This record gives sequence, C-alpha cells and structure tokens, in this order.
Amino acid sequence: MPRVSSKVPGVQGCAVERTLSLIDGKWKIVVLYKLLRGTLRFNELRRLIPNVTQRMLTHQLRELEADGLIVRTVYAQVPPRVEYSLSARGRSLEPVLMAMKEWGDTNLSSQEAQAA
Amino acid sequence: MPRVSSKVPGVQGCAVERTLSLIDGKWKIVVLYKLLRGTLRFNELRRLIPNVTQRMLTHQLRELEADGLIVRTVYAQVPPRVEYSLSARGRSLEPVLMAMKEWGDTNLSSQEAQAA
DNA sequence: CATCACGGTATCCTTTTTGACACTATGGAC
DNA sequence: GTCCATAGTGTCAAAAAGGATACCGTGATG
Repeated sequence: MPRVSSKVPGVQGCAVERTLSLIDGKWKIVVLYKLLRGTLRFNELRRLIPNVTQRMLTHQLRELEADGLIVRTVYAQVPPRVEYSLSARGRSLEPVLMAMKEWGDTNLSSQEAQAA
Repeated sequence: MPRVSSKVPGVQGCAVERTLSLIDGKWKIVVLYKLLRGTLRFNELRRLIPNVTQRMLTHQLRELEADGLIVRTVYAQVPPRVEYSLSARGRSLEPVLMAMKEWGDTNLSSQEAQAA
C-alpha cells in the first residue's frame, strides 16, 4: 500500500494519522498480531506469514523496531538466533489491534460485499 | 503509502488486515474523522484538509464509497452540490478511529522520539 | 462578454513500496 | 568435502500510489 507515513517528522497531521502510519505497511499488522502471543524468531514469523518475502519481513521488522514497537534480540550463536517480541509500547497497541479485529469480524464477515 | 490492500478478493489475510486495508490511504482516516461530525460537501472537505489535492480527495472518497463507508449524495443543481456522509458501516468504525486516536494521544505526545 | 463557483476528469510524471532473485558467513551433520 | 539451517543483505525491476497541472459544463454575477 501506499503509505500514510509522511516521513517528514513533525509536519504530519493528527494523532490518528500518525498512529496509522506506524501500523501501515503490508505486513506490520500481522507481525504485531503474531507477536501478541509471544516472542518469535525470524523464521518462525516467516512460516507463520505465508507469502511474505525475506526482504519484506526484514524491512517491516526494522521499521517496527525503529518505531519502538518491537524488540530485537540477537544471540551470538551459530546458526544465528534472533528473537522478536513486542515492546511495552508495541503491546499498548493491543486495543487498536483488537478494535480493528472486532470491526473486521463483524463487518467483513461471510460476504464482504456489503459495500456498494 | 504502499497499500495493505490486496485487491484480489478472498485471498487476503485476517480481519485486522482487511480492516486496515479499508482505512489505509493517505487521507481516508482524516476524511472519516471529519465526517464523524456530520455531512460535508466536497469543497468543505478540501478546505478542512489542507494539502489534499482535488484528485486525491476524489480518489479517496470514491474508494470509501466503494467500500460502503461513506454515502455520496448528488443534488442536481448548478453549481453542483455533492454531499458526503458516513454510512452506518462507516460510523461503526468509530471505535477503531477512537482507539487509534487515544493511542496516538498518549504515545506520540510531546516528543514522539520514544522510539529507538 | 469575462469571470467565478462547484465538483469533478484526464494526462503525465515522480516517488514509494513491493517483489524476485542471488549471495553471504558459520558451524555441525553426513 | 558437501550440504543444511539461520538471518540476513544487495541489486534490479515492476507495480502502486501520490502529486502537478490543465481542462470541462453551467448558470449566476458584474
């Protein structure tokens, strides 16, 4: 998706928009969602999210980390071990995620053709 | 923003993603937000949302309409009069919008540099 | 006659995002 | 010696989104 994020700091709009810009990105929401249940390793996320490419997953994780929503922990091992988990800030997004989930569940149910 | 929306119906992911895809788009959230307070005409929206171009506003409104979130009413007058208002479905998004607003208010406050 | 307001369209161009694919290091298993 | 797994990175190209600008019809106004 095109992005809401105006990467220019300070100039953006209201709180809602800025919040949206953090969870906007093709896979961020799913990632946050999966992490709500607990820490996951890179390849665990890949397996949980079919269709995401390595490159995209890396990018999204980096952005989430830069926004302080997730924590990345690297263990100096071979083969490498990297774990991702929600930060306190990320976890505080739970109400937003849940509001979206509930809306989707009730409004996009069976046939999502209520549009038009 | 890049879009979450995979315009291919049926194949998408979970409820959260599909919900996000509806409010994703550089101006949709603001539009929905403004409309929470009541019906507005095209140029009223333009004036309320600085920086949006006519083309983008039209696009976003059309998508919101196609998704059944807003209602477009045309009055056969000259000069033209077109009013936009939230549909029941659109209004039901209020909790999502509010959850995002609250999160933004408390987490992106003064300095939004908690990241890193 | 020229201009304005309204609510758009149409066209072109740039930027942003996403995807495909190849490549890397290292230690252990075989 | 070869292959595997992990967690990436780099490059290139395609697709999507967004922005700039110009144009349209009509009735009222001056």
